[in-house]
Amino acid sequence: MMSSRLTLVTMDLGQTLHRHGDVVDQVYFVETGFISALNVLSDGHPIEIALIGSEGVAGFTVVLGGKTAYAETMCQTEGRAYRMSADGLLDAFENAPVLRDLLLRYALLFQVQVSQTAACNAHHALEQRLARWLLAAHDRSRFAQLSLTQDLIAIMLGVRRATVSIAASTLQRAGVIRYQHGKITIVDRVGLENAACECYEAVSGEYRRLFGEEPALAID
Amino acid sequence: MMSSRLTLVTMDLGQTLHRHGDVVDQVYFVETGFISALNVLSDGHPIEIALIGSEGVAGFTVVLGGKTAYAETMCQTEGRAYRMSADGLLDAFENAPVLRDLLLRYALLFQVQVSQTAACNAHHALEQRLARWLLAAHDRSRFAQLSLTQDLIAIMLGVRRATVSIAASTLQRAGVIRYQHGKITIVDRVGLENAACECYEAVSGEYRRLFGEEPALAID
DNA sequence: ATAGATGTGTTCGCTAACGTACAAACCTGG
DNA sequence: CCAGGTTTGTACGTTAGCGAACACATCTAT
Repeated sequence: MMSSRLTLVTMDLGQTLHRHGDVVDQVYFVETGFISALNVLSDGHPIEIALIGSEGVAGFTVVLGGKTAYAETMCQTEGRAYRMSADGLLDAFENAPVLRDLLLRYALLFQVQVSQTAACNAHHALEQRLARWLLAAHDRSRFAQLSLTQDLIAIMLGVRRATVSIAASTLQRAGVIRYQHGKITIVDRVGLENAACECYEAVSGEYRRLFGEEPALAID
Repeated sequence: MMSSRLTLVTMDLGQTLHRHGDVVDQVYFVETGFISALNVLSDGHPIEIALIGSEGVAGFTVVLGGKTAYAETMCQTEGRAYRMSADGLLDAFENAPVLRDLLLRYALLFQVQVSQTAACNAHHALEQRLARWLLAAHDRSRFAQLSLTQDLIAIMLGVRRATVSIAASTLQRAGVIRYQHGKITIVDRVGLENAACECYEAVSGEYRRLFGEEPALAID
């Protein structure tokens, strides 16, 4: 069906795919890399509400009836995605029951992520939140080394860079990560899991429940 | 269709409709009163992620493919709701396109609420959050007086009761609300709107966008 | 090799909210 | 109308994270 054709596109670091309020006319099935979904407050402060990797679709809210984007989506890594027109997705949603069910289940997983983030923002210390975030990013990137500045992470988590710096130093001193000028390496995955709050496990457990017990990759 | 029959039931204050992890076999179309959707952390601390009033359905996540409840739902007021079996809802979802679209749009509105709450928890001061919450509760209750203890509100907002007490005193001294032993009266609705963070308006704006410009009642 | 840009570590004082605790006010039932 | 439970006000010291600022480290381009 012509309208539901997929085009493989490259995503650049920092590229915004959907802006708040704009009409969503393209959606992106992530292949490699990952995307942040952000809620932007009126003072311009963005805060991350969920991560989207190869398990998900940036712009899926069109199938729920949202013509315009509420959350912004922004690439956090270079990567590739299959782009499809929003009309094409709606078409597939109507006519391909299997895809429809997958999209609905993904909408639920997304909601769980956002919900857990709301709880996490209210209750958990930054060091745990940072560990959670790194795990989620690691799951969605096939590499142990990520190109991420503390500045960027601070924006995602809605805190000051200085606060991230302190928490990251602690994790580094504990030997679970290593930091070098915009590149962060996960040294001890298990140690990182222990440093994270329950939110990581809560979301990845829900992922397994919704999408099967033997996932290709764990997902927070 | 027999399976999608609606039964009018009364909801009691404090009644839990869905517990985390339990199978959802009934859903509730709220008629009067309102319900909190809560994310419960493993240490037992609940935190509210959204309010559900007559605009919504407690348990709607079944249509997204969630057999068990992730969020808990709990009645915050006495009220009435039309109960339907989850199977009945799924049936209607499949066979009644208009209802299906409504449910999907509601799922989107719910997501917006949760997303805004995540941002709000990260960035806004308690006094603003309290004002937002009271507005949302007021919208969903036809009464200016609500039966709510500070203790309950504190749990919903994920803070200490003492913190709520201070913020509520400030609002009371400013003449926008009045408090008397478990009953809170909205005295100055506009004043309360001014005291609230942008999140109230962000969500109610999205409600209008999704469900029409002349709503029966404003919704946060 | 070096200058400029980018990224990180750390300091200062400050504030909102924390945990704990206790007293006062208020309702309700006997 | 009084006793006991419920609800609210407020106090104490503590703490995580804030805003601003600055020094230092590390990359990159010329």
